[in-house]
Amino acid sequence: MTKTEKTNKKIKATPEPTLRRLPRYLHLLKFLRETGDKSVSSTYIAKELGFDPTQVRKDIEYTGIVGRPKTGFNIVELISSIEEFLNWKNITDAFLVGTGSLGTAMLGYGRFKDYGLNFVAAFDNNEMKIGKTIHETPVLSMEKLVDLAKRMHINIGVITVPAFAAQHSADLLIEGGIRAIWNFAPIHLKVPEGVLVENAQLTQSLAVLTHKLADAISKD
Amino acid sequence: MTKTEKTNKKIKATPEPTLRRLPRYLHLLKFLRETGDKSVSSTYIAKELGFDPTQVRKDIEYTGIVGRPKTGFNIVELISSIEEFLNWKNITDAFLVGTGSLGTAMLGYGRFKDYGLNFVAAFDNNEMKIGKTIHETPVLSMEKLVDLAKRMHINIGVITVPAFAAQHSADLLIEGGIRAIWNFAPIHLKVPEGVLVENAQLTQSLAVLTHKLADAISKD
DNA sequence: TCCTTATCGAGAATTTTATATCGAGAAAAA
DNA sequence: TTTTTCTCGATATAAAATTCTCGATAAGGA
Repeated sequence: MTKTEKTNKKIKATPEPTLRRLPRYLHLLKFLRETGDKSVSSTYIAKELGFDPTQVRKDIEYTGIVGRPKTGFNIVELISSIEEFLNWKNITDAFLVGTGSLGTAMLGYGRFKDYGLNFVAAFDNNEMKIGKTIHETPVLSMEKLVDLAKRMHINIGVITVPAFAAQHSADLLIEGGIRAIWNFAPIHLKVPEGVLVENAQLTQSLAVLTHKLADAISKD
Repeated sequence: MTKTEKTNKKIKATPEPTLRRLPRYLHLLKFLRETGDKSVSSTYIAKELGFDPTQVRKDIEYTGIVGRPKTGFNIVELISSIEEFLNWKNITDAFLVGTGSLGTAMLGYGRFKDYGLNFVAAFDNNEMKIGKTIHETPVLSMEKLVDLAKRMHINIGVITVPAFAAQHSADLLIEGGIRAIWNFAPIHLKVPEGVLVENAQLTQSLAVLTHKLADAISKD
């Protein structure tokens, strides 16, 4: 590869493993900020979280910040850089579909604004819930979803309905012009090209745990 | 590497990506079982979930089942094989710490037995909650956690407390002899060697979504 | 001022994970 | 029966992610 070709290389998309680690750095960094520390090294972060220092540096590099030898990274700057990179500084309005126990819990978790998410409305089919509010978020009829999503230019939809209803919920969100879906239903959603789906399925995480545990116990 | 060395290679641990995909196969397979289908090919699974057929076959291989040319895999057998592999057939008793909105939602989700988990008790510091039950699970004082975990030989602890209380909860669970922690608090837990921690942090999943969405929108 | 130490960041090497290729075998069609 | 088609599973290749190596550089002593 010539030098010119090297210069022309397109910017690589951020690896997903990197994206998943960044929030973990962020939590640690916010903790360190409280303690009054001004800077932190990749070595320290790595030891604290059980990663490799080079990996931490490479991850941080994606966010666009530069460190300095001997001292490392400025904590405040690094926090800002990660939040910026994840787009957690621009609070995005979102719809939540399904106000069962998980949906209710999510509406009750007051911190999503720290992660760039703001629930402006929730939707449900249950007549008992429509018209009420859950933790200050109004619950509306599903029939209003498409039109309202269009008018409000909503980009993110969160699906917390049971599996059988998930595809229909997704279809409505997409019809309403949604760009990204955070799916908690244990099912694979079929969506047109251009619509992002992130599956937050707990069972995936649980699978890792139960398998490894069984493995560990079998070795006792 | 000589042939002998090759033969002596130790059995590799299952890759985490594989463990995360297996539950997705399982959900699809259970759906197919309902429709009455008897067998399914890796090609079909792959197309349905957007994976590569070879990858699906490799994943399935880990669970120990063999398919047959032209028809693929027996659905019932495959379901059983995956569940066995993830240890979801042996229901494991678990403690849940923290009965806030998320903890309550989890106790309310009646399906964890399908994933090998059974909540036998929940713990909280809130005097108002102690002594009551949430969806049939008794809520006990944190003071009883260690002793009860020891006596009941509990292996899995689920942490759904706020971040500031998570490490203390983990310490108690570990003192009680727990082997694996499913952590929902946005914090890195420090645990001794041998204790498994699986972070189910929603923020990690959300980071992937918000970053990619911002990226996609910026390209419009 | 010079020396020692800790760290970054670039690039190489390694490991892990994903995808492609292809022979063999089973089912269905001819 | 023979041919065609589809799929598995073994092996090879490619891509992605992680880890190692090392020169450069800033900070804090000696």
